[in-house]
Amino acid sequence: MPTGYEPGKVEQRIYAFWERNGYFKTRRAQGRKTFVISMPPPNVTGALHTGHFLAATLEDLMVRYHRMLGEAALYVPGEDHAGIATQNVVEKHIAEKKQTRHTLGREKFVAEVWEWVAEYKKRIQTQTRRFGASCDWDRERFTLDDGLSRAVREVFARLYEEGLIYRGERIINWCPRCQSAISDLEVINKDSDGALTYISYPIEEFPGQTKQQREITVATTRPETMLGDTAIAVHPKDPRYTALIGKCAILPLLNRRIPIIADTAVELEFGAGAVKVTPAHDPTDFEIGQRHNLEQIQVIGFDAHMTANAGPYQGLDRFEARKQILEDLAKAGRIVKQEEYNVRSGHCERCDTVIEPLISKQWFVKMAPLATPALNAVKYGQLKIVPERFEKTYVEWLTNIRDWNISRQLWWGHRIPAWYCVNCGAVTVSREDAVQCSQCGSESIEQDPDVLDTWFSSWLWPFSTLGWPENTPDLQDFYPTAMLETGYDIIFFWVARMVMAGIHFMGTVPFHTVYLHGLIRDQHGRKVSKSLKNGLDPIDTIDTYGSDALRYTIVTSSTPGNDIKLNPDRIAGGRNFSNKLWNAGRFTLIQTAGYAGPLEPLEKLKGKTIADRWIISRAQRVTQSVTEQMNAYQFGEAGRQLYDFFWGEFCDWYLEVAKNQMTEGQPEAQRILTARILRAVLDRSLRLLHPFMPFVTEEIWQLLIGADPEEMMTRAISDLTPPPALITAPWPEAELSQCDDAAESEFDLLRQMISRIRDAKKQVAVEPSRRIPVLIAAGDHLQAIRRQGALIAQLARTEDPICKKQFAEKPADAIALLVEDIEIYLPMAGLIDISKEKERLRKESAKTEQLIAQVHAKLSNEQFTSRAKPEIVQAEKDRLAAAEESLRKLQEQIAAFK
RNA sequence: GGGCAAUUAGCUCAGUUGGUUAGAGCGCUACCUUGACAUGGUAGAGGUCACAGGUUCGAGUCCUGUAUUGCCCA
Repeated sequence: MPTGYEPGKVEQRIYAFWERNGYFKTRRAQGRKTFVISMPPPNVTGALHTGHFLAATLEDLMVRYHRMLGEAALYVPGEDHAGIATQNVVEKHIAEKKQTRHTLGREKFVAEVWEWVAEYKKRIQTQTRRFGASCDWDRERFTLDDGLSRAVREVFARLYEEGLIYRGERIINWCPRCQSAISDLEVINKDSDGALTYISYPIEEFPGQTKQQREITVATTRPETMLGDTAIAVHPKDPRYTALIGKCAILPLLNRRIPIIADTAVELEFGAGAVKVTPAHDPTDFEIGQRHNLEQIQVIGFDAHMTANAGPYQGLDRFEARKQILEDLAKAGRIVKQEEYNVRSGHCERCDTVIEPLISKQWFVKMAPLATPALNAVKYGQLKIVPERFEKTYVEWLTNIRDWNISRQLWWGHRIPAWYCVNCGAVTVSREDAVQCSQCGSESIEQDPDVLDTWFSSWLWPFSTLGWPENTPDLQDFYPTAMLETGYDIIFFWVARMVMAGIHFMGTVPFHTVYLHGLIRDQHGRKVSKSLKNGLDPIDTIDTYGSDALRYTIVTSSTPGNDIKLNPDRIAGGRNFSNKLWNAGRFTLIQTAGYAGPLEPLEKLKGKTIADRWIISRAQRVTQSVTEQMNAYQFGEAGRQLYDFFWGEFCDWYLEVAKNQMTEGQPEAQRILTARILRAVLDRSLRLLHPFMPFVTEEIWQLLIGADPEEMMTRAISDLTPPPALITAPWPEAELSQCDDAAESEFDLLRQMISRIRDAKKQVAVEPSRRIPVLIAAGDHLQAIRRQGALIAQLARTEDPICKKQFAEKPADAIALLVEDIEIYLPMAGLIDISKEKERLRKESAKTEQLIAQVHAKLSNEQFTSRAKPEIVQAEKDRLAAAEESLRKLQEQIAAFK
């Protein structure tokens, strides 16, 4: 065994061992409890990043935990075709070859994308394996494979039949670069510095017109849209404009007559209180237009250039047109003023292009009927969100839900299963490819060229991956799934929609719990982005530190729902922990080589020495506590407790004690028992740590049960009896009868004594290895301490201590230490500075006096003694007594110097 | 404008239902070739828990407000 842990030589071999022996495969439930997680499918746009690693780590941790609990644990992997995103990257890719999707044509372009997909799927699979994700690769799915495509068609057809999918002309978000509609969620709103321009429109003359009524001023941040104005709106209660309602203004530049209307959507405070209305280019104006039956004049085209309706501005880019129009307005003297203004504009999530709201015929899902049951699921507890605060976000969004635009003018994705009849114009929606019009039977029909939003397949993921719409055994056994683990940033995109789909199509929520993790940030708290190049590549990091190190770091750096600042120093800490595990394993194997019997459960062992009893007790308590934390999704806390136990207790203390207990000359029975305890506690620790650090724990465990790592890979595979492995070893149950309060407090005392002696030696600069005499006035602890003499001598590097109940006379020229009520004297004539030593004791007694005063004050407060819980009051009384005893002893020690 | 979070040691963060003297890792200081581990060991220094009120016998923890930062929605 090498002295340092080498993850690079272990991890991939262990993963292959698991995979070839089928530990990830889950058999039919057969009455067993199931635990299913469908992996949020990564986009096939590129390589996985640390965020994927975080997700996979948490998911895998839960799956491994439940697998060890004996449940039928299933982790379903897969990838998402990511319509718009993938189309974009492939378009960029072919642009290097001076191609566009139009020069290639639809068929060739799609073939090109499939090639890309094949490559990136492979990469994602390899990376996911490096992450250690124990997913069942036989059940891997892709959102665009045949089965899932059937699911998409079924859902489209069903919703259409139910009247929940409709096609309509609405104002939608149009990305002029992607040349596609996108949903509200895919629009990123950004603020930027801009201008608010006040433009005066002349008013048509009418009898009794006052001077002020010859023109009306509107304010806009988008002057170019004025060409499409078909009204001016004022608030009905605005006294400034009451007389103008019903009259007409003349649109400058184009000289079109437009009515002045009253609508409550107008904000009185905004601008001059009157707004121009452009129904074809603004969602609010669109609605005003609907209410008032206004004409819709499209002046900006789908290419973001001005249309023929823009008259002299036709053909200009929308931003060029803005400049030109401002100039022309200024020339015409129609600009009243310009103010600096914070302009909010929508940008395409994928390419950052400024979105143009445009009227277009698209397919929509009516969401309100689907949202209500999804709201109820949270309200009545069928769905739990961890952390709970996100329930509010979820409820908020579903309550104000708007219809979902699902059609995309792309080539990559699920083609919309709707056919239009050339003859009669009827729409045929069909699960199978239609051959004739459902209305008139004509065979001249054309399929809608558009595809569906990617999320229209993702929202079916928990059941489509299990075979739906077929009623497969998997679907029966594993739906609903147990848990959805994902980032809080896709609650709307994905989580809420999956809940709606699950309830609507399957009749039950798709998972009973949603666990939301935070986002990975760099060490300065910045969002990880490609342009900043501040993201850690997970594979590079795994190569440097090991997958276990990164997993452990990520799990213990986070609390649910909070962002994680990841810095390499901390990952190095995780690496060190792997190495610690390895070396403790190494020590145990070497030390116990002569005693290696079969692995024994900890509860079969009865400790003899105080250290034995202590470590067994601690192991049971940690088991109990970690299990509780796991069940409460407090994985970070569970991981930290295991670290503290393993490193701070098992390694720092029990291993050191074990060295003593196993030295030559010690009774054989003790040596055997120590070996058995070492192995059993190591086994216990490995089991508890396995979900956190699967590779290193499996490797050590295999060595512990005597497997040969080289042979693991060459051994013949038997489906019936896979070799024993930690991955399927039972999760330990805490045996609380082995908890031993007396042993714990006694060993704690011992630890404190040893630390204090080490400290004292250091204070007076005695070489650590020099054995000095030590006298212990142990009082009531005499028997116990006497038995531990050798241990104190070994661990604190002293001579064998002389223990008495108390000393008639205080030892002279000695450093006096106090550990609870035990006095320790280190005679070091000539080495100690008496005045310094007295000073130290005085400081200590002053501190103790302060403590006494505090506790005393508390206890003399009648309010406290009467209202606080009795055990709290008793604890305070005990503290006071102990402190008073300490003070007395400290004063004696000071007196001894005189 | 509405909502959510964060603010604890030099840095990065824990601190679950209120209850000993607030913890860890990294960094820092000093010492150590101690037969598992220098990716280590031993010991140590370092915090008026953002601020101001309040509830309580008792507040890092609960309530109200303020400040700063970040995110989400409109």
